[in-house]
Amino acid sequence: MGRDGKPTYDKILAESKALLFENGFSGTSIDQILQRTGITKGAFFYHFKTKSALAKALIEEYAKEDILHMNEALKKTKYLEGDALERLLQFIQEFVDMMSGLSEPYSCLYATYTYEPSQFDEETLRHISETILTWRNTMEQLIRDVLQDYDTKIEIDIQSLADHTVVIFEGAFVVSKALKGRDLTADHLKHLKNYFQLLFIRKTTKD
Amino acid sequence: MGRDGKPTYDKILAESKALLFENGFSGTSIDQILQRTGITKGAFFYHFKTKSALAKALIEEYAKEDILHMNEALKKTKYLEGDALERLLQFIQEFVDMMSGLSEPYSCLYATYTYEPSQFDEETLRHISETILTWRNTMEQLIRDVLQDYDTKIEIDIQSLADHTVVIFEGAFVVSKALKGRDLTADHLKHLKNYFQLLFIRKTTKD
DNA sequence: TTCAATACATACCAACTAGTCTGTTTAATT
DNA sequence: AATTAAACAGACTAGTTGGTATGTATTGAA
Repeated sequence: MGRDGKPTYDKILAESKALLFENGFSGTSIDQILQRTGITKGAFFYHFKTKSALAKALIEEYAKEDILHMNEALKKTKYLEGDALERLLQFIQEFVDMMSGLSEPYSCLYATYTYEPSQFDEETLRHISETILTWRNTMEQLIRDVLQDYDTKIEIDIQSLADHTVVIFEGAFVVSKALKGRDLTADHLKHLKNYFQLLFIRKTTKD
Repeated sequence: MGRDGKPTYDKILAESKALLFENGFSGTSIDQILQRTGITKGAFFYHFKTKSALAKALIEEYAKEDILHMNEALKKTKYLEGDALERLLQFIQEFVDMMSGLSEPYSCLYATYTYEPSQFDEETLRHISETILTWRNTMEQLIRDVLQDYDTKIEIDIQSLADHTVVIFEGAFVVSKALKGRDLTADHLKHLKNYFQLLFIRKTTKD
């Protein structure tokens, strides 16, 4: 009973996210969100108790989709399990493909929140760090699988190599946005792929 | 005549920068700056006509120091001009050393501004893109020098490889800050160094 | 020692902020 | 058709925002 609030809720999330990428969180007022969505204050505060609640809902949705994409790429490359390096390279390639041909620079909520951390409660920020750690764990596993059959030409720290993927994502987002051109993420993921390709060398089996 | 305003001016810049890294630009109020510096509104608006003027002064100082560091690293490695690859690797190593042993995550004003771009005028934002392009040009030159004597094992786009350094800087800043641990920049610059080391192979001279 | 420009102090203001309160509309249920 | 809870509308408020106006203190130069 009562009308369906889902479209309104979704609209708030979508337009808020877009506004956050232009103005940041503090720089985005609720009145701005109302203007952009065409809804009123009553509707907004019906769906979100506070502005912080919106921030939390936004990052939860964003992180969920992020991990979803990651798991999709894992699934799509599962058929390459036989050669762990080939799988790792194709895993990165999935994101190269995904980010290719983006006209606008892509913006990331993690960076948005991270660069004004005092505006968010601990739970909200922990959501970000935990998602990054999920990426770390996934990448670490992919790399460990490679290391079963491959050595590295240069001694490396596995954890920091695992983090390197997210580092390149985030860095490419910042630089693309700062240069206001097209999105450069795909290009830089290719460098990551190159690095993996060059770094590993098949173990010599002493038969 | 009149007392010396330099200490006040410098104090405003220093404390503002620290506040920006905690709260972002919109999230930092002038009253907060006054509290932190112990000065009054009159003093603040004597030195900066508007809040935007502060933003501009901050990014100008920041970019100036950034390019200064870059040029220092260039100078320090000039003695390696004979082997361009060795020089490139040592150039990166200079920043590995610089960022090593940082207890706190390092924050970058470029990312701070880039993730709330509507808060700044075009001139201020252009300052950032131009600084990044200066990095691009410098790196591109270093890489071109290498390519005189080396081939790449994998075909690469020089410009995007040139940008890759700033990408890794910015990405490492974001991830370090998001994870709230120690600064990870040095670790990720090492991966960049590894990549360069693996990518180039000395040209075979047909004598 | 007066002068004048620099450097600062403080009260004030209009606009905006997140959030509240009271009421109205909508639509499935009985 | 009446009921009821969900979904929304919009006026209102207390606090904060960037910025101003006006006055005062400091200091070297004349």
